[in-house]
Parts: sequence; structure tokens; C-alpha cells
Amino acid sequence: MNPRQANPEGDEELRLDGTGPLHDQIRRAIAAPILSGAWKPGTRIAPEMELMRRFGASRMTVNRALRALADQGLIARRRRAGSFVAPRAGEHAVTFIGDIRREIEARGERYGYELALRRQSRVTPSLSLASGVAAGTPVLHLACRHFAGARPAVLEDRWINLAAVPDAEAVSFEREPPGPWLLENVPFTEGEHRIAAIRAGTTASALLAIAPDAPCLSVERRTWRGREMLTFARFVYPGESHILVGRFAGAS
Amino acid sequence: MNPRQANPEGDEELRLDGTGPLHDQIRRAIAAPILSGAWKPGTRIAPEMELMRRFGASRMTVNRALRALADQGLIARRRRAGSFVAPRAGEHAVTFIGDIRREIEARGERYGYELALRRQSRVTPSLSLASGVAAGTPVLHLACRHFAGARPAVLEDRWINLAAVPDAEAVSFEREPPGPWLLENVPFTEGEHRIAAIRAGTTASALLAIAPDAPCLSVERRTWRGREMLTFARFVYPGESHILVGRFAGAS
DNA sequence: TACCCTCATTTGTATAGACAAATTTAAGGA
DNA sequence: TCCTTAAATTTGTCTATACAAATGAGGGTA
Repeated sequence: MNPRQANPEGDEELRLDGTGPLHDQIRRAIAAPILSGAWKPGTRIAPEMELMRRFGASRMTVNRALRALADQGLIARRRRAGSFVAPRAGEHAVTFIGDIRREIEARGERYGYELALRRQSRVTPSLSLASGVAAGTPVLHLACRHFAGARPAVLEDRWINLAAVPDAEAVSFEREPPGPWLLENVPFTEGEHRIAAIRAGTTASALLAIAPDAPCLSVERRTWRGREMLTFARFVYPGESHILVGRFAGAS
Repeated sequence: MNPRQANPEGDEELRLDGTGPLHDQIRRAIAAPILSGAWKPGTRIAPEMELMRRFGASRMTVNRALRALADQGLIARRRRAGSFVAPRAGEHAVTFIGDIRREIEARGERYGYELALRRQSRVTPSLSLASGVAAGTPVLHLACRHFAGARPAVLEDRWINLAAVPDAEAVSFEREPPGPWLLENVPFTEGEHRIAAIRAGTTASALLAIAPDAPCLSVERRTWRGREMLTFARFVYPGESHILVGRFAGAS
């Protein structure tokens, strides 16, 4: 075997962004080229001793960053052999179709949008635990519906961290859905999607015009800039609509 | 506030089992009463200094165990206040798309696998249209269950294109699930995931031991080599399981 | 009461050093 | 050639220590 080497000339970027703890900066610095696909599965990561040198950190700190990546499933580590970009790492970098408008228009239907609620509040202690955002942080809560023709197709509940994205306060979001605006105006470093199947329940049932016990997809999307969570969104799709979660590339 | 204290008299069991690394033993020792429900949400965990004493470990080791529990979502930690059993400690299980074994083991449960059906057949004309595989192509159909401990956690229905993957015919798949085998032995160029929410129905209800109208996730996975579809798999997850479908990187 | 300041506790991060375990590579011998 | 053995590399674990950051508690003052 002759595995591809990361940084064959040692001149790759791998720069720290200076925000947050060192081990997290290192983790992100290595995660970025993996998630972006620049480092393909099988690529060897520099050993800890070299990363120590390159980042000016102790081995425990480098080790913690690499261990977190291994826990995430982005890299695989073997003693003596080294650390490698995991075989399935590419699948974690799915290009999820987050653009609901394009999805609906791709099906040939007219896209519609409606803002149902806009409220500013603060993160409660219990929510703080789950999200990692400090209690008391001001957040903007939006609830909206996306229509395919006259039929409501997707519900969106969105929270925006105003401490991280203060500009959002000045936007009305009456006409423009928050997703595209955020994508356009707020750079992020990392994101994550989670999916679960739920029962519609009374609220979603009424808003989507479906039976209360109809199965629905709950898609949660979180984005961060460094350690700071920027926005959390939950989308509810009626269950019969298949959603394409991602295409991925295999080994060439 | 007067949160319940764990170990009011300090004589709780919390015994190490002597197997594996110390930090992992400590993690399990604390996870057990949380998962069993003996420590209810809100219960305070002894601070690190006391756990050091009780387990005879250094603070870094105790800290690593507690941090793992926090990452797992079983406990929440606040400076000065301490560590507490998380509000929804039980339901925080997240599975990765695809790698079922890894995620079950990551949750500390024993992974089990069972082949329920193995049959060779040929692609019917109607199926041919949907899949793009020529009618008459020999395919191997497998049905299996993945267990977390004694509980069936995921159903898998899989079809393998034997014209493209003739080696699969010689593999029994009695012990080894087809997913990892294919990943290891069959290079692919492209893949795709589709997800929908469905009602369990009678079959899945019986095989997963859940209610027939319980919402479930249906994850369909297709892989190709060039134009040729290699395998199609459909996984059914009970709806309460959150699935992490993807991490992605933004612009740096 | 309301507010502010200080102090103590607890977790968060980082370092340096040591040894163990795994496993690839290389060397040597049958 | 093939097998065994030894060595070197890399990750895994653990300890001891230090300081920083957050925050709950208590007390003093206006």
C-alpha cells in the first residue's frame, strides 16, 4: 500500500482560527479539509508528534483533538500505523438539500413562504444545557411555513443566536425565509443534521393539514462558527415525502 | 433549588469492574445508575475531587470519564455548580447513518446480528424500471436484524446485484452483516441516501417489537459503480432514534 | 430592599513526563 | 523462501500540576 499523505510538502494550511480552546481549534483545523473533501478517505494524518510541533501544543492537547475526530468517525487510528481519514468520512460530508425553495420548484410547483411567528427571547437554563449556548443569550425565534402551490409542505421552527448574529434582529423575515438569508450573510465553520421520525401531533397536524398521528420527518440542523452555535432549525416534513439526504462519492 | 444528591451518605456502590481502561470503567460505573433510572434527571454527581478519592484515579482520568458522559448527553456540567444527570438522559441516543454496529457499541450496548432471510432471484420487469437494473439480472436478497443488547434496533432489507458483485454469492452473511462486507470488498463510485418517515406496519412492528402505528425512519441507500447499481438497502429504524445524517463544513 | 464586591468551589484547559500496547518494518536464521 | 525475532514508531492511558473561567453564596453598603 502507498497511502496518500496529507501535506506531502508540509505546506498545507491547517491554520488555527484563534477562537475557543486550543484542542477545539486543532480539531476544526483538521476536520475542515476532511469535511470539505480535500483530504480523501485513506489520507494519512500527520502523527501526533508532528502536529505538536506544527501547532505548538502539547501531546495531550493534540491527542484530545484527534480523539474527538475519531469519536466523530471522521478519522480512524491505529497504533504504529497512524491516523487516517475514515473510509466513510465522505458520507459525513453530505451535501444536504437545505434549500426548500429549490426542492419545491424542482418538482414544478410554485414556492410560497409565510412567517407565522417572530419573537425575541432569552435562552433558558434548561435549554442552555442542551444547546451549549449560555443561559440568558438573546435569541430570535421564528416559525414559518413553506408551501408547494397552495399546500403547506414544510414547517420550520428556527432559533437564531443574536449574540452571534446581531444583524438578524434588523431583518423582518416577512418575505424572505431565514435559511437563505443566513447562508448568504453568516459564515459558519461547521454544521450538522439530525433526523428522526415523529408523529405529527396537533400543531403540525393543523399547520400541514394532515392526520395527527401521521408519521413525519423531523430534520434538525445546527450550525456553528467555532464553538459558538449560530442557529438551530427544526423542519417537519410530512412522512410520505421522501427527502434526498445526500449523494456521496466512493473510492476512486 | 435543592437538587437531589447522589450518594447522600457516600456509601453508594459505584464499583469498577476491572475490565478495560480506567476512564472507561469510571464512565460505565456512573452511566449505569443513570441508564437504569436509579439516578433521576437533576441528581447531582459527586464533584471530580471526590470521585478522584473514591476511585483512586487522577483528576484528568475522572475528568475524561465525565466529559465522555457529557458528550454522550447523559450528564450536564456547569462550573461551580457541578455535574447533574441530564434532563432527558435516556432519549439522547444518536445513531450514525450506515454504521450501525459502531453506534450501538458507542452507546455501550452489545451489538448483535441475525440473518433472517437469504434468497436468490432475478430482477422483475417492474423493478427494473425503478432501479435501472436490467430485467433478469440475478440478485441476492437478504433480510436481517441488528440488535442493541437483546432489543432489535434496526431492520435491513438488502438486494445485491450479482452481475456486478458475483463474489457475494459465495458469502453466507450468517455472521457478518452485508454492509461492512460490501464496504470492504466492493469499491463504488457513487452513493445516495433517501429518507422518509413511515408507519411501522405489521411486519416491522413484529420484528422491532413496537406498536404498528409507531413512526419509523426508512433509510434507503443505493450505491453504483459507474452506471451499474451495486446494491440497494432499506433500513427501518424506530422513530425515537435520532440519526445523525451528516456533518458539513462551511467556508473557512 | 437592591446592588455590588469578594471569596470559595467546581469545572475547563493545558503542559510535561512516563510507561504500556499494538503493529509495522526490518533483520536474522532455518 | 519462509518463519521467527527484534526494533522502532505511533497511539493509548495515566499521573501530577498549574492556572483560568464561571458562578453560587455570603456579606457589606447605600
